[in-house]
Amino acid sequence: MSPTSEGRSGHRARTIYLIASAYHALRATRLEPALKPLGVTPLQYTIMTVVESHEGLSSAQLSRRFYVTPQTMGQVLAGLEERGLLRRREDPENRRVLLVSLTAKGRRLVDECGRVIGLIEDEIFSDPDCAETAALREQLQKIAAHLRENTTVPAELAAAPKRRKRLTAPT
Amino acid sequence: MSPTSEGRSGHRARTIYLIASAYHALRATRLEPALKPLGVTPLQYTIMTVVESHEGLSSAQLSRRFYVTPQTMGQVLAGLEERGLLRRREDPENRRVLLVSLTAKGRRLVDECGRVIGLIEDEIFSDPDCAETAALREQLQKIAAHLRENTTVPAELAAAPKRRKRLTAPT
DNA sequence: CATATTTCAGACATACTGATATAC
DNA sequence: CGTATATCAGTAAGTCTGAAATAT
Repeated sequence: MSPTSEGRSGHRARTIYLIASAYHALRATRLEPALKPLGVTPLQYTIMTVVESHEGLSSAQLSRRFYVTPQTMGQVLAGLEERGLLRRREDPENRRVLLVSLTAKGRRLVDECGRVIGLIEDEIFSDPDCAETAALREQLQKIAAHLRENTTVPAELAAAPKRRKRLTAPT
Repeated sequence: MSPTSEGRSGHRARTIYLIASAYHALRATRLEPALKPLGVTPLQYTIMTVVESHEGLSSAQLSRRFYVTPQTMGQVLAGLEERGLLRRREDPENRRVLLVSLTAKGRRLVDECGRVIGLIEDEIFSDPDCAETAALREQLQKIAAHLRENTTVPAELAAAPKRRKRLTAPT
């Protein structure tokens, strides 16, 4: 998913397709190559930034936020903990949840990654063609908000008679 | 990669982050659930749409367009061919390349997927908050174009002394 | 008892690297 | 000979499902 952003010429590409296209180009040509030398994947980095901004989330909450299963998030966090980038501690108020927070080492790594990603963002948006971002940002936020809040899917797709397995959550 | 589109409140999220966020929410809450019953992944579907619009591409060209290795693209195409969705034929002008094209069955499946994805797009953009798309579309196209054309990366990242392994290509 | 969080274990799908054959 | 395409084989990383232990 992410070929030349135009499908057939003269054929209006789906907006959904344009979002996917831009994302994949970004990930493959910039994000992964830049983060690899620092030893983190885009997912790991983003998790750490969220943990940094929201000290004390649980693994389960993070799994919903990132659309992965609890088991997957548990593994990712275990890996990061093993590398000394974050720690998990029992919530004194609810002993079945583990609250996640960054270590000093984790914060240093997040800062370093953020610096590198800042360079990429500068590189892209210093291109005059790409300079204007206000409308783009606003629109992307609205779309993401819509997707999060409106779990309802076109009738035709809402088959699943038994309880739907949802990776997304109301959190 | 794709938590709530806002990082720390009062902290301006990266535009890169907003793109990734919107994409992941889209994929996890809409695209994958909608395409799964039809038996295709988002990647497989998108490959087929590109093959449909550009009859006669080779596996190698497709691999560059989608930022995957030639081996990976070969596998994906082999799977689709086995299912009777596309076929590969030797290029009469260059016997080492295999030209890819959809079968009638493949076109039917692409149409069906396109219909479903059309419903999703309608659902999203019929939300008044998301309705305005012209600026978004234009900006996303410019960003994707920039990423494709400008392989140059900030000096600091352009380390790699030996020939860089590039999944992306000038095609 | 029903639900939520976490973890262990195993399976699967994906995409990679390396090596090889062929064509240009 | 050097480059490009395709394919075979093996490996690694990622995410899933299922089952179980613990806490509310």
